[in-house]
Amino acid sequence: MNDQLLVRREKLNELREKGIDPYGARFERQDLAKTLDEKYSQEDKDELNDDMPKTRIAGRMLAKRGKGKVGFADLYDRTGKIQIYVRKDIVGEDNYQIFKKADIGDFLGIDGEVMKTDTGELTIRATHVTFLSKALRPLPDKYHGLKDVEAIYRQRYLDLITNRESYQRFVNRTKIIQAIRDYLNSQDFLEVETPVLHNIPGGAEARPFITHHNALDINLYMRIALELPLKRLIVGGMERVYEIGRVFRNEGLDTKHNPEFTELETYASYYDFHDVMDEAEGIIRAASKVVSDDGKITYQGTELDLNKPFRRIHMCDLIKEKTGVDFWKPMTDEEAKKIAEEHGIHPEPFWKVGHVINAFFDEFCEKTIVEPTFVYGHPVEISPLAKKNADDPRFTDRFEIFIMGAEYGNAFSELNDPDDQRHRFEEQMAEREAGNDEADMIDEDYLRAMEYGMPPTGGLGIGIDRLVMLLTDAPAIRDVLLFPTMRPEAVPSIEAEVQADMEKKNKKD
RNA sequence: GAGUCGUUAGCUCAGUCGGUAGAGCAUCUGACUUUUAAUCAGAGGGUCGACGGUUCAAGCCCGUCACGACUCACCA
Repeated sequence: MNDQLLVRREKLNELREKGIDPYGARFERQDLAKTLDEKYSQEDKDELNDDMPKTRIAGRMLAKRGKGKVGFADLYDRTGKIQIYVRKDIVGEDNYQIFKKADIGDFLGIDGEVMKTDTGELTIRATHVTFLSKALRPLPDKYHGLKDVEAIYRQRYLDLITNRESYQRFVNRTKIIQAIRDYLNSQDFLEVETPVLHNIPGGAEARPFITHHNALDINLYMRIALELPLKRLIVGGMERVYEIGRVFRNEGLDTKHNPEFTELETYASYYDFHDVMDEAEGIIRAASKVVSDDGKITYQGTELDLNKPFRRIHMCDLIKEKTGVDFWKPMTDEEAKKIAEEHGIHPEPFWKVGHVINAFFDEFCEKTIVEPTFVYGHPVEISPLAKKNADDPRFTDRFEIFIMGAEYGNAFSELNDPDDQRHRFEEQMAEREAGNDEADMIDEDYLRAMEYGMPPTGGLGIGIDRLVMLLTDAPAIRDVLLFPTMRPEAVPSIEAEVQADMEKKNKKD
């Protein structure tokens, strides 16, 4: 234990000796930083200092400027900073010692009077200081904040205390999700909750996490998408449903991927994918209002206008624009793979024309998109749950949303023909056997639901974390996740605990 | 999975040619009744990520490992 921890423990004991509980109790506040600002910031200094209205505030002390028989400190509550001014001649000798001995990081409650200092700063002049909670560990540097990225992720509370921009980003994350809810609710969508534990993982191409249920003695999959349960609800007549929930994909992690992330999926009966484009623009615009009045935002130095109508372009047209290759022309799988080879793309054995088109888009188009764009018309081979285009069955009525080279959403006119759906699942199983372990499995229960009749439906999925990144100008997905997935920290006591727990479980089994 | 970089006081960071560890903030003591990265004077504080090697001597050179960041690969 270092000197600072020792000193703080000594102070803790001193408080107890004086009969003060270092871990306090209920404290009723009259004001927050924000309400003080709203009420008094415009008031004239002299008038305010004649009135000195009473208030009662509380917060964590993050800065302290002592000055003999008087001191200033900054307390922070959830709405911001409040400066306090403590005078020995007002609060008395004993009470002044409480303030004097308080460390940065301690929680204090202040009864006081609202005033302005010579520099015009709104300040609470204390009439009494109530000690509310002791911090035994010193906080990071008040000026530089916490910089160690590992500590920022592992000890997010320290990041939240010392880096106010980060704090505000998480507040905005919540507000963005609320704005999306409000928008969808206003369009008469019904928010629902569906199971996280699935018998068959479906609705996306991804490797799932597997878990085990003891009482039923079955393995279950953590969901990789929300899609199939929600579409069962469309069969059930709910017409407009959405879910905002965590999905889990067992894959690598980087600046844009975390193994668990938050997805929004919406389904609306009688919509087609054009309607869903309008809906998606509406959702993104509603979300952007949290951070921008006019829809203009800056992401990593690039200005974007989310209020402008998004560009809408067919995947084949975009590939033609970027590479000159025309995939509208009918061709065999072998011809397509040959073109791929000529462009430095190595096709997998199970690939068909559609996979090659998708690979061309990934390789030559995706990163070039800057302005918000709907890319539509994905090949049927890579879109097992989307309706075929009525005029050209090689492609589907599907689109994805791209902004600055990254994907933000995926949507389509839902496939509602059970026989076609069965056929698509079978194709997926064939792909699985040919080596694609992310291809869909046949979900008989879902097919049965569809056979009862599903209305034409437009569905949409949006990655909420990425949208929050975009709107809050965060470079990495970890910056918008309070607790991103990380390897366990090497702490001997934790390791021993986990091992003991595992051994106990193994004995039981 | 591969490559590059990082890990030094509670925090933010220096550390030269290999010669036995430094600053600012924080902490402690003293001064100070409108400060705001308060100021001034003094003091204490280190398993240099871990382990091993080379050397008379390692924070520094070499190797292994742990954790993290970035790039690539994988992946929507």
